[in-house]
Amino acid sequence: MDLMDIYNRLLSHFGPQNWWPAETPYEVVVGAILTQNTSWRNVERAIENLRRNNLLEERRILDTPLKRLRELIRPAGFYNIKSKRLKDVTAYIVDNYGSTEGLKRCNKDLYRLREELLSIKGVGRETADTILLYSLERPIFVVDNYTRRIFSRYGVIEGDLDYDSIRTFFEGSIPRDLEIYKEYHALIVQLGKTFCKKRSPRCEGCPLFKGCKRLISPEG
DNA sequence: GACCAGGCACATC
DNA sequence: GATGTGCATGGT
Repeated sequence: MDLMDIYNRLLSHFGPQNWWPAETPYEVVVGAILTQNTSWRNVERAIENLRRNNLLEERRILDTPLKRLRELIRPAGFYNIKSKRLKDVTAYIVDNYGSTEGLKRCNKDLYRLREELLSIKGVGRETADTILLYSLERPIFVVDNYTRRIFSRYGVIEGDLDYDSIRTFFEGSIPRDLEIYKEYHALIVQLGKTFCKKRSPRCEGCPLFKGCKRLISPEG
């Protein structure tokens, strides 16, 4: 049982997730900021407010007063910092690439782009990688709390590994393939939301891992 | 009422 | 480098 076996199990159980749920590359960026430590349900409300006001476009966000933006994204929580983060990341994209499409088209190295994104305040590793993978379509594996929780509970990884160690572990264990990277992370989130809540000690009820204490033995 | 959700920056040691 | 805290809404 390796990481691809687990992927295949998840895929056959849940089916393709077709992430990220967004209509444009910029909408992915917006969602990536708004969903920081926030349920997607609440992010949807905030994005719907922006959509209704025709604001899901870089320059329109920049033209919107901070105060107004704050009211619109309120359902997503942390609205004071998130409204500023949204403006900051949008300003960076517009100033340097004109638009998210422009950023997507640029031919810079993946890790160079990653460093640029990480230099923006409010963009940490997961947010940067989410943007790289789902908005810019660059092959990088996204790690989140579900990934750490699920795979450490089942003994696949040590619980105290840092973000990039987990990321490179996955990247070294599965094919370097954009669609697999996209789908795998989405499936992990789906599994986490369904069966691996914070408090359930063993992903109780999880049909895939039933009876498994350890998915991958320490020897490999 | 407590706990949680598709994190991050910053302070402190 | 590890650990702790503030940020805030809406669902269970």
